[in-house]
Amino acid sequence: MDQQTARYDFDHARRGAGVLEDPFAPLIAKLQRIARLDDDDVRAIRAWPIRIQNVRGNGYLLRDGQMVRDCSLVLEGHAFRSKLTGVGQRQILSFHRRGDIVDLHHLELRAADHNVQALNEARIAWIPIDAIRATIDARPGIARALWRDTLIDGSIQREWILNVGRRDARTRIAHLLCELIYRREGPPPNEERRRFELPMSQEQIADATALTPVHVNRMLQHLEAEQLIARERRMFVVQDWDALCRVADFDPAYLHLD
Amino acid sequence: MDQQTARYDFDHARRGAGVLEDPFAPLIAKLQRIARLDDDDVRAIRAWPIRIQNVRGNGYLLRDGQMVRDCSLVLEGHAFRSKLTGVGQRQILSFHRRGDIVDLHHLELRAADHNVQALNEARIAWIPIDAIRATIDARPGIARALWRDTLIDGSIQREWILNVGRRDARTRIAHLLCELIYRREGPPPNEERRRFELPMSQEQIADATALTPVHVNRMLQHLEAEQLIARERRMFVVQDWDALCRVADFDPAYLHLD
DNA sequence: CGCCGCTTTGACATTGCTCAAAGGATGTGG
DNA sequence: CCACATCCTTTGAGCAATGTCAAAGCGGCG
Repeated sequence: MDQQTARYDFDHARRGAGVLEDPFAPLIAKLQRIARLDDDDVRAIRAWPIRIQNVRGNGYLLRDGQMVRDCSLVLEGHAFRSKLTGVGQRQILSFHRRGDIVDLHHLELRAADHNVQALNEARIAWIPIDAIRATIDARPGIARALWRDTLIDGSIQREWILNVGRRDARTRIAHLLCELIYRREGPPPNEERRRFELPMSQEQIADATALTPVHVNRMLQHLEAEQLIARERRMFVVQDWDALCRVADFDPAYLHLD
Repeated sequence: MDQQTARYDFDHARRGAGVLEDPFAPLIAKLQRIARLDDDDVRAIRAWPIRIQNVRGNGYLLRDGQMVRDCSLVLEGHAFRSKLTGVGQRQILSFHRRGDIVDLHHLELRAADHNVQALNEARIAWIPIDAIRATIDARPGIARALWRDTLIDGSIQREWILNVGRRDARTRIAHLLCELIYRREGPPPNEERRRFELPMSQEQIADATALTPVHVNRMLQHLEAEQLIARERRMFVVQDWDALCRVADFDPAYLHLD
């Protein structure tokens, strides 16, 4: 099932044709948060020709080694990067949400060095690399914003090396939770209790934290017993954000949201 | 000793003043290997004003959280990036050799999200960020080359997440050795036996592979017992490159040296 | 209803860690 | 040229965190 290919449901829905809302809105909002874009920049992005695809959970958007001619922008749902060891153990490298362009790397690197998969059912827009490249050459503001986005991505990867390498299981999982929340909401929720959807299975959490699903399960129970989080289905409630951050050894500086 | 500050021996040696060889040669060679630079590009790089500094082993070039106004180019010796957990455990994130600009990130990110330290005695050139930025704006060829360099850096980080997360101790260490050799020599040595200097202590290997120094020691002995490597002081000899790569689960594709 | 994927539990195995001490190298000052 | 300090490597014994394997529960969906 991990290995199965995505089923392709092409819409061939160009912008506006059948799509009610602007597919670029989350991307533009994000870039404006991390850099400055003028109106022409925004117009240039909106002019990108896209091809929309629905992918189901664990379906591949891109496989390690593949040559890349389009970048994928997440419209709905989530995606993640992964790599496999020679004996087939999976490591998840990052999670992505709506507004994220997952594989900007391939503007300069021909072959993919990792997989990209959908977490659950997801809706993806494919943007031709040539279109992005042309925009970058013409509009330094956009080049700057995408460059900065990639650098933040790199910073998150560095934090993951630390997380996976040097923190114990409980801390590691708590850290991942904090990161997911913080990246979604910007600054942390200041109300005492707050609920979030946790879109990934415990197996996927395990692959992201380099643990076993069994152990992830036990540690989630542990965090629950400590009154840091509460869980119901795939929703969970942060009972005490500050305490969770402390347990998680979480400092959002590496997200560079300034 | 980890924590101690570098002792500053400023030379204030501008290019040519007392320095016999071109400090930019390794950088230019590297960029030409991964991208195309024309003569004007090379001239632009050579025009960067630099300040040279000697740093001793484990001395800090940059500390987590610090504001950055210069990038460091390694001239002699080695440098590495590191982060600390809240309880002070160190994780090494990457190693760098002559010709590497270690903290290009900070062209766009104000505060450092990690430390940079010298491995042993090292010689560093500081390049003002403004100079690099001006060059990037003026010369797309250089922008492209540096961008690509950063993307390769990101790919290596991804491989490290996999290495630290999903490979066992022996494989992890072997993988690190393969990477260090491959990045130094380009394509692997095709003679049967080949000797290399291993510039880092076992403690530093431990921090890079997220192990204990004790365990690193035992695994190195293990690799030696398997006839994959031989060791004498800080030199070691690869006895069988192909076998080492197999044990290491090493595939150089992620280095994007095409 | 019955299948399927995900979560949960238990018993046990193992990798890698901890602590502590000893054994080289190398360098420095007397 | 020796004595000593320092830093790094090596060894041993015991332990803890996390993994493995297997089975049972549970919730949703066709």
